[in-house]
Amino acid sequence: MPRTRHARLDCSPGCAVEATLQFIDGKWKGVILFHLFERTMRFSELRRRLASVTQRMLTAQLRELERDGLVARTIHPEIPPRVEYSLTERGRTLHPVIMVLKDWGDMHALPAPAPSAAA
Amino acid sequence: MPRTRHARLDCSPGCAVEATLQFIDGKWKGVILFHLFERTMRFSELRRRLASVTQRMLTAQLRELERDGLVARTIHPEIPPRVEYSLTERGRTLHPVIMVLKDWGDMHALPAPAPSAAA
DNA sequence: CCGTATCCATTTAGATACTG
DNA sequence: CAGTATCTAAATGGATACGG
Repeated sequence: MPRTRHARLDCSPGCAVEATLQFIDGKWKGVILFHLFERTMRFSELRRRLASVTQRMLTAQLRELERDGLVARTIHPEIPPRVEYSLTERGRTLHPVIMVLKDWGDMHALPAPAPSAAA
Repeated sequence: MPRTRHARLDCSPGCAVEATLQFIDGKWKGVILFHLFERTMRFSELRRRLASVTQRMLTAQLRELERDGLVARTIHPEIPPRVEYSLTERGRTLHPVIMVLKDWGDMHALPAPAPSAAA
């Protein structure tokens, strides 16, 4: 969620909508969360899944998710270092949110499945 | 949705999540849509509901929503001018999305209702 | 392997003034 | 009333180099 970090909005109804967006917005957070719902992953795995993300951005987004209590970071003190990211309890509560976003995207945002026969 | 306008992402699964966010992100779009679900509103009404939005931003966000086919703009040729904004069919399909966002926000994002007695 | 630090281009958004 | 124009501040995000 770019813009100012969780700026307190003048909370009229509808504010909760923005409040939620603050957490999942931010160019990569949605996808990161989506992948972490599948399973815990290490940094390099996420990086591969996101493909075009830079190290800097991935780190930054993960840090924000961590700071918002949505993602947990586990450091395994090995050589070479291994760091794993998983969803917290709070993070898991976002499951319905992410899924609704994905469903709408599949149905309305992406071009069109271009079916071979029926339409 | 700030960042680059609907940049085509490398669509792996999870892309649909971002794709949806592209439409409802953007500091005010979520709330604008939320209010338009209630009813059609004119520019000044929306402005009052958003309170801290500037004219420039409200216009910009509405233009993007219009361009994405989510909101319809109706100009009533009167003096003084009256312009009304309403949801399109496509816009209405976002209802479950916005509601899930609102519900999560109410439950997890906002401080805490601070009840007088029970907790 | 998993980051952080720095530099820089782009984008976003606020304030303000003006128009039909 | 409902915008548009301009100017500027701030934030985002990409590239690159370096560190534990």
